[in-house]
Amino acid sequence: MKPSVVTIEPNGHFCDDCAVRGAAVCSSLDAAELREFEHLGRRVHFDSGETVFSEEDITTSFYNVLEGVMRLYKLLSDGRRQIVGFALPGDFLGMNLSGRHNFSADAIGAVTVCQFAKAPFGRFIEDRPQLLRRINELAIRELSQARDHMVLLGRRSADEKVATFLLGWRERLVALKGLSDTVPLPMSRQDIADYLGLTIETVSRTFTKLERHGVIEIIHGGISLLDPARAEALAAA
Amino acid sequence: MKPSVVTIEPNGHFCDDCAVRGAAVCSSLDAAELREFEHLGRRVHFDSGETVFSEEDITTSFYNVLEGVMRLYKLLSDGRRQIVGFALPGDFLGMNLSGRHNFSADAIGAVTVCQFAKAPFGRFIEDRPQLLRRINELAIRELSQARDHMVLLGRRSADEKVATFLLGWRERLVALKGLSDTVPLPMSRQDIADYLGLTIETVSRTFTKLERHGVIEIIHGGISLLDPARAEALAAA
DNA sequence: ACTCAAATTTGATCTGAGTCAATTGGCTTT
DNA sequence: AAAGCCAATTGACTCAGATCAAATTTGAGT
Repeated sequence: MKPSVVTIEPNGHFCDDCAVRGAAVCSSLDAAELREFEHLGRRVHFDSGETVFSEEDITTSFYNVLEGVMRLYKLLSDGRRQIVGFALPGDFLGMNLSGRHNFSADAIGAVTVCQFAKAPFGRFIEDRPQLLRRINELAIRELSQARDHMVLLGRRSADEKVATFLLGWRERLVALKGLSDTVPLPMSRQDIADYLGLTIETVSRTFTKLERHGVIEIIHGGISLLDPARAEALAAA
Repeated sequence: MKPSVVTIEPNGHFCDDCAVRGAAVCSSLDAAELREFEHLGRRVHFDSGETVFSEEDITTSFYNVLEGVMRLYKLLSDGRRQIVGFALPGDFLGMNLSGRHNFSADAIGAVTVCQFAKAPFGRFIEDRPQLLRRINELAIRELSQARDHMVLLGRRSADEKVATFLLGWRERLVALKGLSDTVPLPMSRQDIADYLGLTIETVSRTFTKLERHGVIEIIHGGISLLDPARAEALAAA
């Protein structure tokens, strides 16, 4: 991994112009609390490909994604990789019971996170059940998504996997940036393959097949969803 | 075995002799709180094969498993099934954001649960951050397990899946009942297949292969783990 | 624009796990 | 103890997706 510089901005009142202010973990705080809270976090930038934290690392911080996309993954000893999710703005990372991260996370393209040191964050949460409740909600939401993904990995065909992925990814971007049939795919084919439990070749062939059938058009850095209805049908089985 | 449908015992002071008293969700409560808490729950029995709740059902209750084993699963419209987990005593079920269960749960063999109506439970939790923290811990633990299972489903071979399952299941039983190389498997081969993303035939063949190689012995209602070290090696890859 | 390396696509072939089809074994009922 | 039933095993064959092997496209650096 390239040892590029991590830029740390000075602490200060930056929640005001934070993209995920009303969402994410912060949505549970009122104006006064937010003022106190912002002193705990620091904005940190990561360049494309940089690792934010690695599996088995001692957890020293929690992270709130502000901008960009991250891949979250686990490796087997022989190098096989399973991507367990992609993190987008509003996602909160780093919670665990063991005191060590249970997956690795790195930046796909430039990423900005709001980083919280573990101890002060833990103290802040102590007497704020609202915040705890919000974190719990995020965990429960993730758990539900994880179970959906288990169904995909265990029981769906390659075609279904790819169609489901494209629709699900589009849905997340819609929630973030509004409706569009142009779906940017910042992650590589290898990332998609490792997310879907396929090989890169199968993903590529399936994209080509979907394009041949007029369901999508493969464009630079993403796809255009030409026939959402047909994609839904393929995904549903 | 109990003859019929669902037996509901009268409310009362039964936490005293509860098998999961110090564990589960209750471990976060002191003696006084536990006394209040026990009025919220009722013990309910389910016979083998009975469904405790179904996916898409409105969530009216939460459940704390006291005795027995449950299968937790999701179905695709064409009948394909993915088991997302097996619940054992101490597991807490029913948390979700949508107000509907996001998987189905049924009894494998006789099961006893401690059932809590949603509303009173929600009220009780309101001013008990301890309990909320405990529930959050359980969710985070489940999330970590779910991610491990994604790796298994997406990236492991049939042999690795089966070996990993046997070791993981044994581990859970050890935590519950103490060490033993005899591993009861109350679930059917079909359940195991649907948990591992395989077919019943592949699970059966893999069991036979492990037995031929002296790793396990297939016994009535389970297996005997003859060579744990070799099983670990197969699971690790 | 030119070079080189990496990512992606495409083609040919292989194989692990699925499918289809009997058989076997264990229980329960009569 | 025979019959019936369901779960599990075993065997023969198939196939979806993996693997191996080139092209081809893209992109960063000069």
